[in-house]
Amino acid sequence: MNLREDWQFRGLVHQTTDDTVLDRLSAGGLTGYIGFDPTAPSLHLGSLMQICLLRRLQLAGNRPIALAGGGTGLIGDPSFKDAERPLLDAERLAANVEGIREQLSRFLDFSPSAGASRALLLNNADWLTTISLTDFLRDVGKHFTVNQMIAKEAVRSRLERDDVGLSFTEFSYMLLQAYDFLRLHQDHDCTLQLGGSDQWGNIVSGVELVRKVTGHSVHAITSPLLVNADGKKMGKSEGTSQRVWLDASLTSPFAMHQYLLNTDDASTPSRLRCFTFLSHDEIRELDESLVSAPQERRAQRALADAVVTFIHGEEAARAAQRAADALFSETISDLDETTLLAVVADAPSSSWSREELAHGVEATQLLVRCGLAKSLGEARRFIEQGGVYVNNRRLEPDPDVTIDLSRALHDRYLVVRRGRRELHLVVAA
RNA sequence: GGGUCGGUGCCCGAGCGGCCAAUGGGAUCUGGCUGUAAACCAGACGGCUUUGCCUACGGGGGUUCAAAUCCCUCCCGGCCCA
Repeated sequence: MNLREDWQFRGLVHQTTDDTVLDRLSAGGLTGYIGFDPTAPSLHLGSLMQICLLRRLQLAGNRPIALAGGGTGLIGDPSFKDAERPLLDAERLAANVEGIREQLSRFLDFSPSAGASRALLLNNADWLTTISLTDFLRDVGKHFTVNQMIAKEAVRSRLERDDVGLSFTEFSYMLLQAYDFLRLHQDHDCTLQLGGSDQWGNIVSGVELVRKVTGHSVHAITSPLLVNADGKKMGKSEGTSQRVWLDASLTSPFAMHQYLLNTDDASTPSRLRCFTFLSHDEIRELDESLVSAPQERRAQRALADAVVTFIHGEEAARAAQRAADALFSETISDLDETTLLAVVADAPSSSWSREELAHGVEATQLLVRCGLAKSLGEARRFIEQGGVYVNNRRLEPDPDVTIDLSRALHDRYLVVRRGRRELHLVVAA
């Protein structure tokens, strides 16, 4: 099984500048890079494709470079964005870059024993913030015509719209990314850039720059953008429509596991291919299970287990499974205290005074203070709509109900749930 | 700098002096059916001490019994001109 066959099976390739680059990657010994935007202090599931690509590259004997966009982040990529984005300040950006570096370092092999395929982690702030403006315009800008630049699909909608514009700052972004490729080529012999299909324009700008400056031909591979069945980019969690972060303190392993477990049937085969390292046979078998026994959701389970294991480790994946089993099977009141705590370990929790709880707390108050409702009005609605559960038992739809210790498990715990999957653990101190 | 059009709730977008917490669509949320999916159906969707009150229609000021709606001014954006 070589890389070309594997990537084709998995559907990882959308476009290439030169199809034969896949054969050279299969042979190993190439250096390829992917850039990561430091728009937040953590990467999220939307970047998982890219992370996996670098890893696949490395597993096939090539050298991966993960490039943190500490410099490009100062500008902001306008590609396919429908509005100008607010600039991040340098401090926040530096913190974000640090967070991302730390995460990337976990997914690739940076040890000397990796030899020629030892991974590299760089930050483009190192060269983008030090080059002088005039040097940049003479050495980089001179190689581009505005005519080509405005023809790019990625910025076209912004140029055509009559309600928003495109600032020169964002417009310049593609030159910075092109310069990255040039530097990586010159300094690290990098001859390949990968990215999502929305990056095609930026990447080929780099390919052209390298050719014009050095005469060398370097290459681009883009991967398809994965969207959910509803057509939106994936990676936003159900409950809060927040992103699903890779940082366990931002998105618990349990929440991530749940997110993946809820992947719709139609999207599951492509997710298994892009986000896991399961064998082709295993994947085909899981495809089959989606048809023969969809209600078992074996494919979704395999996906969730594989991804959570990859990102948070086996123990976290197992814990997430256990928690899900208990929480959705209504056996929660039978659990002993230790198991109960293990099961809800991932959920947010709060400590309450025993006297207050013994006296009884209005359910609406409880929901707001647990963060499960934004206002008393919203809490009232949830209760009236029958969307609130205590210890997995639905609360009667009366907005005036009070909760007291008589409902508590082990005389201390109240597992409060809103809707299908928003949880909070109340502990009587 | 000049001209012109515009800034409405999470987003898009109606409203253009009282009947407006503001039509409609999308997103989101809850429930139902299922498989903790998808699709579909129903409901909700500023806040509160909820037959009412408060806060909101870019910011500030004004006219009026009454303003998202009129006037002044400032800020921000698009387009055209210089």
